[in-house]
Amino acid sequence: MSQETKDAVNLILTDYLEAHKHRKTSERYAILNEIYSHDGHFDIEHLYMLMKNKKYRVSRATLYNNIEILIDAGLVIKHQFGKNMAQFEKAYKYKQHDHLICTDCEKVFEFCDPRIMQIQKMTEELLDFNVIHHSLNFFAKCRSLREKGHCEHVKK
Amino acid sequence: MSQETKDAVNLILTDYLEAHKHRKTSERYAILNEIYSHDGHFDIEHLYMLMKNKKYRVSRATLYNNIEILIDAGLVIKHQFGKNMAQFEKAYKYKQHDHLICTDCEKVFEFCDPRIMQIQKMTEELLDFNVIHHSLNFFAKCRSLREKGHCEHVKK
DNA sequence: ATCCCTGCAAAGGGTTTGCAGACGC
DNA sequence: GCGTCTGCAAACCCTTTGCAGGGAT
Repeated sequence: MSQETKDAVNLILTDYLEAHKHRKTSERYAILNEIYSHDGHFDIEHLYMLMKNKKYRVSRATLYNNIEILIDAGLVIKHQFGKNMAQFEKAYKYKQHDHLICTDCEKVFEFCDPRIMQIQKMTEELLDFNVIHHSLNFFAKCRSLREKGHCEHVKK
Repeated sequence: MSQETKDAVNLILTDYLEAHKHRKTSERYAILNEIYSHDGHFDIEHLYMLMKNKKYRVSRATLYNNIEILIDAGLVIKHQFGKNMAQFEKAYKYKQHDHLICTDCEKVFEFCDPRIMQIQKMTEELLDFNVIHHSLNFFAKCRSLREKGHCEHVKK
């Protein structure tokens, strides 16, 4: 992740905290920067281990509290792939996309289809709602499993 | 729900249980029939209260165990609308549809769009997966809230 | 100096598990 | 009668909450 992006998201966080009269604590910036130092999806436990391994003193409660702020600031997106399968990912400059979850190894893949926005627009009119966000997930088995008898992706 | 449908799903369950060498217990049929006696979505607690109110002696553990069987038999579908928002619904003879969830009152609405199957088909080819099932949810605010200052749907 | 935010540990809530008894086969 | 299924309650796991101390304003 480029330095410009990190600078940008730090600025966004600062603006958000000031606008909402929240304190600019070092933990909040540390969490944001940890998140923007990695690619792909993560859960709270994963993030907690990453920061703990760097000897950073942080608690799970603080992660849970502040991930909410980052979501509200538009810097992080939350996905609920199933019960006890909540995962997060960076939101800044990230193109809208949806997910396919391998039911064998639980690995997450991304795809993009403009038609989903058309469906959303039509549904809004049909039901008289304003859609805030959507979630489209495909739960699937990779074809290598059927052909070779094993899932090609690494078991996490 | 018509008697023919109830007969049909009971028969499907019997076939499933025999095929999988599972016992045909009275609880399994009681749960299935309770589910097919109501419309709309439900969670385990809701189902538990319905059966308890009829003085039916059943435990939550049995409901959790057997809902899995009903899902596997294709008689029930499970939706995870969020953490601690697992809901189920009848699957037999139910047209494929997706959901819009009101973020104010959490009421669930259904809609249908054939384009979702086209997206699924294309994604399968693109990523080389076979999709087992999908979930598309729109989280939205009803427009009456914006216009009249309150959500039109009953708070559950 | 105020009081919001933090780390820690305990509580919470839906789901799963362990176990002794019941019942389908 | 054997082995699975059941009801009950405890355990489980992720998340939230309570609390006393610490740091931002």
